[in-house]
Amino acid sequence: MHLVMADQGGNNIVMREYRKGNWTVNETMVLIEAKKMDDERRMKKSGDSEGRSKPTELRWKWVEDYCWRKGCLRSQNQCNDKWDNLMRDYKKVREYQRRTAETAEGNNHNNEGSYWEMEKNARKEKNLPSNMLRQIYEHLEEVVEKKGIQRVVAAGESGPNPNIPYVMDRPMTSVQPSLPPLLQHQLPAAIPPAIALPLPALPPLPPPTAAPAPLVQPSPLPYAQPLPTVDSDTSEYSDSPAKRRRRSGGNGEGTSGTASANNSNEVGTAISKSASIIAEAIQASEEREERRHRDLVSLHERRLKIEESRTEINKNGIDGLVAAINKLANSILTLASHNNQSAPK
DNA sequence: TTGAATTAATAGGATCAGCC
DNA sequence: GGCTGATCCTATTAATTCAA
Repeated sequence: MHLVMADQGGNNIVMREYRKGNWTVNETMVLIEAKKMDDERRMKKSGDSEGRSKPTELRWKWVEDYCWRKGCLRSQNQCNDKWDNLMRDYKKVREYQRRTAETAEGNNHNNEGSYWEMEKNARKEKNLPSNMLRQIYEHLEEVVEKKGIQRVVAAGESGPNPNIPYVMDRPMTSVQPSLPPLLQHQLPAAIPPAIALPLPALPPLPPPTAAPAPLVQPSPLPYAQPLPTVDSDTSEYSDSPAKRRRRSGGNGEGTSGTASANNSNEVGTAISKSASIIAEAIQASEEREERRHRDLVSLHERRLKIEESRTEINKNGIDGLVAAINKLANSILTLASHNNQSAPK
């Protein structure tokens, strides 16, 4: 699914072929999960003291990469747009549910049914999304409300720095870019293709006077870097801010380094080491994510089974009750007819 | 400190595809 | 052909980062 291409500098970049068409429920779930993970790691990092001093990350690129790892082959723009639309629908439904709940409290009875009990037409009349799945709504609720709580908590903990949700402490331009081609073979094979493949241009080396180059410092954060992929979407280039944002996917072009041979060797060695460390961290993170995902799935399955068995039990109970009532009725009838027959005339 | 550049979030509208 | 829902595109605003 990845098309490896060479840019003008002869460096490999990744051209992804994105899936088009309607989003499946599964893809939507993956996206929601990706956003959840994104929020979680952001909240985790927001606790670090490094705070705002580091460049922002391309969060939707991260989401895209996460989705790809989970088999949802969508671009960051698609993810972004889908999320926007999901949030629109979610907020409409949530607002409606809230209103109906308040009305119900005020009137002591609910004269408007919940969204889930409404017919499609009724939903349309109220300008609500016609087919928001409860499953998706609940997942969204989980993510959105949790995020809200986290923000409040984080703001309380972090004191003077209220800019919690969007603080990044992962340098975009340090670790991610630019392993020289020779290092491609040094990356463990277990790294997902989306991580192992892209090998963009070597950036210019920092001047000797610069602060210790983060280039050789392994990222302590065990998640994948945004990748220098190129959207297969073709209509993404204009000068509007929104378009500028859409352009952000690939960076590093035109930055092929021209450092001296000595420096290259040193940096190459350092990069090699850090690449190994990063690869291990990424792998460990992948495994943790995978385990967590499996746990979640099994939890869902168990919940479904419990629901099913409860339904079954209820059904059996009602059946039994009906049978008992029928028996009782028959007995009464029999008794009554006996009494009628044996009664003195 | 300030202003430019970038990114995220949001909303409105256009377009496309499926259905009747 | 019209309607509807889903997707995509564009504009706007606020937040953030960074260099002068």
